[in-house]
Amino acid sequence: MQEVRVRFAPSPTGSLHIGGAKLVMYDVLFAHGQARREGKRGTFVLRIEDTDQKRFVEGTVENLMSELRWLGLEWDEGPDVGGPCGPYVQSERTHHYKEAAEQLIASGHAYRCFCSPERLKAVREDLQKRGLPPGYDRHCRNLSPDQVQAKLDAGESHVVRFRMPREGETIVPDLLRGDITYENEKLEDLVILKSDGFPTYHLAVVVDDHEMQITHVTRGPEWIPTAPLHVRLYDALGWEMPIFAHMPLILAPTGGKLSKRHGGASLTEFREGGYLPEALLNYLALLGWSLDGETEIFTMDTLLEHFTLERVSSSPATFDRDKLDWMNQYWINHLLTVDDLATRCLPFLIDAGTIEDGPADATHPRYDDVETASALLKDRVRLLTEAPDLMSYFLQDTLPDYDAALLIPKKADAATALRALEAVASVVSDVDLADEEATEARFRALADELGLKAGQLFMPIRVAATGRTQSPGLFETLRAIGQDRVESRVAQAIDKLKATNQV
RNA sequence: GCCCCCAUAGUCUAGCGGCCCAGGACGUCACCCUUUCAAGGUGAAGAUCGCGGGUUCGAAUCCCGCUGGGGGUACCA
Repeated sequence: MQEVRVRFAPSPTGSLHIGGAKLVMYDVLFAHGQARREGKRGTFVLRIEDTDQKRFVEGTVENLMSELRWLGLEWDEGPDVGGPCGPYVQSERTHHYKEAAEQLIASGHAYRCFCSPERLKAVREDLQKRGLPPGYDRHCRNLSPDQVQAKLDAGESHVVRFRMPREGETIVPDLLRGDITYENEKLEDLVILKSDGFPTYHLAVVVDDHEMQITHVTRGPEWIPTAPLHVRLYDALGWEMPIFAHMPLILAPTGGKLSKRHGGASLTEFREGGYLPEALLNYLALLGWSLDGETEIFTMDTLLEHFTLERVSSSPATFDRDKLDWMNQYWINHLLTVDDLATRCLPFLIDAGTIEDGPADATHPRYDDVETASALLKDRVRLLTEAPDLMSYFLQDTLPDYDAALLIPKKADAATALRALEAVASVVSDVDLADEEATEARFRALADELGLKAGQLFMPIRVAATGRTQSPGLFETLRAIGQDRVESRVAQAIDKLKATNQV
């Protein structure tokens, strides 16, 4: 049985899109999961397709690799880790493509085209005007060897085009969709080698996939229309064709491709937006694949166990932020340990200035406090970016200013709130807030003494202690804030109420 | 325009000829729990399986057409 080899081949033109991240994950799952279960040793290759110098963006390769590692997706061969089929950067492999192009010219499968970009544009416009499909008119297809030599001698710049058969059909077998049939007559003589000596995607991908012994070509569906050229190229070069699997596209909620306009599509934005790599992976896995339609929660481990290419859907999926958010919260609340959550909140807390700068790990001087807050808030943090706000009253000594009206409980007035808080102030120093049960018993009794419902007493205390009407359970919250800060915050609340002149 | 892909609730999906007048999840709504908000629990609404023809004793499932959505149509990937 043949070894499974797949590859992800991005062009370094910008930040990695989540569609790309999903492709990488499926590659890793297929190579390391399904392949292994089938008794093969799968390899995942990372290759950089930088054949278009004009679109190259500095730093994107490094960014891409660091974002993939953030997700926990590793490659077996690639530009940084090397491997037996290197180099893994196409701009360093140009001689391979030139050789292949020369071979194709020699065998009559390709020809040199001397048409200028201006002429091509004019041809396209003319065809379009006449209501015909725009394209190349095969002007140089039948140049005689003498004509070609003459132009070459004259130093005319040229490209190399593939000589597509004019009749018959080309079949592209796709693992997810079956055979896709094209009439050769409708196919163009596409450029495979540009005038600058660089190959186009079509030649480069076929040459590299062959030389890197790729067994399964996984890629986005935008490549389906040019796949027949790739099939023809394999045939003309006399190489065995890999298995094609064109993955489904991720659509924006508004339809069309997902982009930055739709609230962040790059991996960087998700990382900075407070998403866990585990949750993102879990969500992405389900966007186009399912185990049984029932199971929703997957770790990379269980995915490796169950993922198969055969169960990948061929229809596109719409990206749903709400479900991703739910997934993220679920992971925080149910799969992460308190310790883990605290560690992951640290960078966000430091960044927001909620706690002082320091190492983003358990050695940070405030780590214990963050852990305490994490324990109480883990069931209500959706995104890690919410941590600074949600944890502020636990981690900071002073409360930001809040509206005194919040201190007044439902169906009560300012006088009642003041009376309640003054009563609390008089007993709180005798209550051990570290003992939640005793605290609760004492305050419930206090409510009775004051003729208030428990909630009518608890709300003013909550607001006094936290500056807001929503918090975890009151007594665990008081315990975590601590005796001193609670006492001073109650005193401040009393002053605040008095200052309203309503009492 | 031409070529290609796709088509089950708002969204992700299960279903691969009878078990389905369609199951799960997100979202929505209600109730329970309750000191608030969450979390959790229970339940509800929501899909004539895009439409129309076939094939079959029987179709969400197979075939054809249409419609809709998407992709491609570059010396970009």
